[in-house]
Amino acid sequence: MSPAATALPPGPITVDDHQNCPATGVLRRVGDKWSVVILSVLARGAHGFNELDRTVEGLSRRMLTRTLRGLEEEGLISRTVHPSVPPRVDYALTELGRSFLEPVTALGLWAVTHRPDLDAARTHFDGATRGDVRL
Amino acid sequence: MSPAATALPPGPITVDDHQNCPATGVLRRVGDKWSVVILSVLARGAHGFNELDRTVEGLSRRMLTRTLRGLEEEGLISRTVHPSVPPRVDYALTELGRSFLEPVTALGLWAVTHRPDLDAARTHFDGATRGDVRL
DNA sequence: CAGTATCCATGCCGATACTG
DNA sequence: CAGTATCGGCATGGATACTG
Repeated sequence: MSPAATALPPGPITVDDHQNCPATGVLRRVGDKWSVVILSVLARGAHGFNELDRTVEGLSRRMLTRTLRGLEEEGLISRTVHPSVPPRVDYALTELGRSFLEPVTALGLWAVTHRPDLDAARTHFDGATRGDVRL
Repeated sequence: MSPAATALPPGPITVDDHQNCPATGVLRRVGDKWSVVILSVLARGAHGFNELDRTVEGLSRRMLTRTLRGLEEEGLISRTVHPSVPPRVDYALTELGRSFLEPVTALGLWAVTHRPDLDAARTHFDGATRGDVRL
């Protein structure tokens, strides 16, 4: 897809367009189940692995590892190993991660603000499809 | 998850927290493969079904239908049937859809702006893991 | 034109068990 | 403490064929 939704070029949107667009990857990361949650927790301060695991209920160690790797790969969080006994690894937001949280938070605020509209729309849709109207 | 990432309450984040949070659903919609693309196309004006299908390369009719239904259900787009021959159905952004595009566009702009950082991070990560350093 | 129906490959994600 | 390995269920999404 094109970078800025409001500034789309004319003509067809090719597969390459949104495969190459940096926004596509970012959007998908935002859409995955745990990234934003983990980022939000880390916004309150650095945390260890099991600490994160316990803080976020329902998050398995497997997905925690995978998500942390992904976020680290994109430079949104840092991973610091303290070679002690017991071993300690700290995860923290990077500067990039903090800046990323701004537009994400804006999106979250939009959702909260427009919750009534979203609910109303769903209710109306259900009402319309219940009788197979689809007009 | 909590509405505003920067205003998380203390204590563990329960499953209910992000199952009930309106942001979770919105985030997942943003993350799916075609929603934002379709929304972006519709930002340029109303379009018919096959028109959309042809405009967005790689998009199958099946996914187009599913995505349009989802967006309609959330009130982001409208669906208008013109009972003519041949039949014509117009999809267009609603007011809610237009307002939704603002934070999404902000996210897209963030991605474009920080592309160099994202690329640099990935390169650095690859370099670090290539030799199994993980320090 | 505007869909629906069916099948199938892939990937996300959780549960569980094991390791340094 | 901080992971990895393996398995399996379920959802996402593509290909193809058919319908009003």
